[in-house]
Amino acid sequence: MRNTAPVQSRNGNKHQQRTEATRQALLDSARRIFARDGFEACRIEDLAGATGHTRGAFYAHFRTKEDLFFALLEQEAERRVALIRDEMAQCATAAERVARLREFFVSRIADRRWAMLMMEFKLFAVRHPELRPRLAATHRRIRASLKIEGVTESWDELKKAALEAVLAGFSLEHAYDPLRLPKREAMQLLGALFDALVPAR
Amino acid sequence: MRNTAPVQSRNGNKHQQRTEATRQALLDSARRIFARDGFEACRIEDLAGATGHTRGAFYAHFRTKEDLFFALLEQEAERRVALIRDEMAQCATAAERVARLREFFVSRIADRRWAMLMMEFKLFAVRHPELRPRLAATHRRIRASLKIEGVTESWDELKKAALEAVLAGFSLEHAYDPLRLPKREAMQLLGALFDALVPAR
Amino acid sequence: MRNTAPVQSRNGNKHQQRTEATRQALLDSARRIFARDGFEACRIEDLAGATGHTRGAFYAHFRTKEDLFFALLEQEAERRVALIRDEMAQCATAAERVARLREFFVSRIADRRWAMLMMEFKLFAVRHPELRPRLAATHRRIRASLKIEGVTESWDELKKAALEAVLAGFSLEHAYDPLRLPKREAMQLLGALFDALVPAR
Amino acid sequence: MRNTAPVQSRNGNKHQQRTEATRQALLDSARRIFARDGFEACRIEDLAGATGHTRGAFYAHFRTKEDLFFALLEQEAERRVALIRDEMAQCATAAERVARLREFFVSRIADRRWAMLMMEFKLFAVRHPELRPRLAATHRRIRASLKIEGVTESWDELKKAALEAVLAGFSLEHAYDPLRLPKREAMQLLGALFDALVPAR
DNA sequence: AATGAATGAGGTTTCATTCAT
DNA sequence: TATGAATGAAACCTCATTCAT
Repeated sequence: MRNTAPVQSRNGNKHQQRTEATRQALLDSARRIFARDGFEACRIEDLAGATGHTRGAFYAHFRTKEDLFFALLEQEAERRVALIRDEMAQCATAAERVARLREFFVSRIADRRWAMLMMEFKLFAVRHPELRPRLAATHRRIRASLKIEGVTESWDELKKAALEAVLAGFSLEHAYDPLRLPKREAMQLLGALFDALVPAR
Repeated sequence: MRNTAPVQSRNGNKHQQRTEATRQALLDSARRIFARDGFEACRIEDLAGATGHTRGAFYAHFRTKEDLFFALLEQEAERRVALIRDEMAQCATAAERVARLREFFVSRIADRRWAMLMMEFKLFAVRHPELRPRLAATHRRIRASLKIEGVTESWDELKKAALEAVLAGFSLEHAYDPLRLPKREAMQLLGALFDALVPAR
Repeated sequence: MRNTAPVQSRNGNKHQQRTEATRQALLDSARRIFARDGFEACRIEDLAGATGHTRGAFYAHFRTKEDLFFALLEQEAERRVALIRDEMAQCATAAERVARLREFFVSRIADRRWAMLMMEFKLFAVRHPELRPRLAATHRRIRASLKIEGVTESWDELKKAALEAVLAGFSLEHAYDPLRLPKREAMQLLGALFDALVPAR
Repeated sequence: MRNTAPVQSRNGNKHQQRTEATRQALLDSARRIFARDGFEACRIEDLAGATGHTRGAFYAHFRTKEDLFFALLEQEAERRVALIRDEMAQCATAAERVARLREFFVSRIADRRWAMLMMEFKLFAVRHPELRPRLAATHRRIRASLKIEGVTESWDELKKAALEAVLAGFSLEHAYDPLRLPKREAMQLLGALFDALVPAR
């Protein structure tokens, strides 16, 4: 009897694992290369090459560069949401949670590369309308997955949008001219703007 | 008396006029095309074609697409600075001037195309370090050319940088998902952030 | 016994064979097209097109037109050296070898296309100094690979250079005005000059 | 007194002189620039620019780059023929004249730039058949203009062709690899070949 | 699943030449 | 005669993507 266990795809578990490893390797490289070179500037060959594979491997896992970006975006978002959730779990009160959130928000300036990548892709999406629904949906899903008790209930989408926008703008300005907008000062200002947008009830 | 006649500076007036007209036509097209298609996406042929000329005409006036962008940036900036200066001239008090400035700032969201173009070019400059000094210098020159009595003396570069950053972030967010961040709401929020950054003494 | 089978070196034999076939086809076309149209005049598209491929195929095998030229030069030189060596092997005495060599030298006028190609590339190299070391090295290697017992030991580089120069000059003159310098007469004169340069001890 | 001289074309002598000066300036520049950069590589703008004019001036005097080349060739040939004729005039005997001619021939290696330019243009003519008759005719005219008593009567076209060919070949070889074929050695060999081709009766 | 050769669509740039002035 | 803007034809090179293996 051929057994009832899930039919292992012909090559057995090992193969599957290796496949999954390749996919993950591509995602990991993508995070690095995208952030370093930009989404449009980097070539698929670069992404694949950074994993020790060739273009073919890429096409075995993703249909286009955009597809890879979306996969990366989801994974990265999950990671961040989990991170925040952990932080939140350690807070006793809502006020404490807001404070932590502010801290998190302000510290994101350190991650300007990622912020710039997001901006680039949003710009890209603006120019490629066929991508916009998909990107918007992904973002919506991400935002929906983060609910913070005693805090986010009272936030409307607007507030979140504004916070994102401010962070993005600061990231770019800081990356573009770090002497004019140094990190320390950027963080102070980000804090002030957070306070302006999220009134400490 | 030998001349009220225009000094026929070497190549004849007609020639000069035509030259200047073509150059200006290229700049005008560039404003439109850059804003519509983006800086990188648009081809030199598009820019030239929109003026009824061919690529060669472009190369007769500008060395690269970047050069054209810089020329456009300076011209556009001058125009805006002049605009603001006019507005300011009509104000009696410093307080009035701040109010007008706030209005101007908030209303800029309508010009999201231009803001996005600037973002794209800043991103581009971040990836092409050889352009950064030039872009930074141009921006510095522009900022220096706008001084408002009783207002900007007390502003540091930081404040200006923050205002620019906020505006850019909002412009992108609004362009990318106008349903999430509609114009009216964006303007309200921009006003609030302006107030947070520019305390009404 | 585990294998007399060909070691399937990584990409499979079929792949390798096809690759090598394409490369060789490009070299074969190059010989023809270069000779017919000249090195600078011919376009990469022509070279590729003559093999039934597109430009991309060319770029998959060679980085530049110069690269292809060098590859062709080496291959062609090998071929000729082998030819001469064969001839020499059939000779009993050194005197006989010199006679055969003279014959070979004189008969090269028939191959004026190739001689002209070499001249063109040398001219090209004179104008593009970065190529000269490479071309010189290739030539040196080629010359070193041809040693004829009882003959070339006593030839210095000078003698070889002079013979090459004379042949090149005649080839061009003959190609340029075959009525003024017909083949038959060119061969006679080449013979005379060979004798002047290579004294029959 | 207005004089009896030919009717001056409308703009008077001054204008004519300036026109002629421009034409000559273009020829002078061409000699230099052609020799330095090569015939095909140099741009018409370079030729004109070296005289302080623009392209238009070039087109006012020559129809194409080839035209300019032919004009230069004739002028240069005349100059050389005159030079030789002067030399010959100072010789008492035919033997002396041959000796001087030999000297002249050998010394031409110093002028490799010009020889290379000639080669390039001959190659160019081989690839552009429409130019060949014209170039051949020009050369024929030049050769016909040089007759040396007691010497050239016995030379057939063949001999002249051979001498030219040898000189060209040596010039290229010397320019291309001056270490392999240094000037001194080239001159010795050229002398030997001259002797082989021009038997001292 | 992965390779890598080949395609083909772009885009950039350079110049001889024309033409209005 | 001379200017120089504008044309338009090449040619080059780069990559996303496909496809046979």
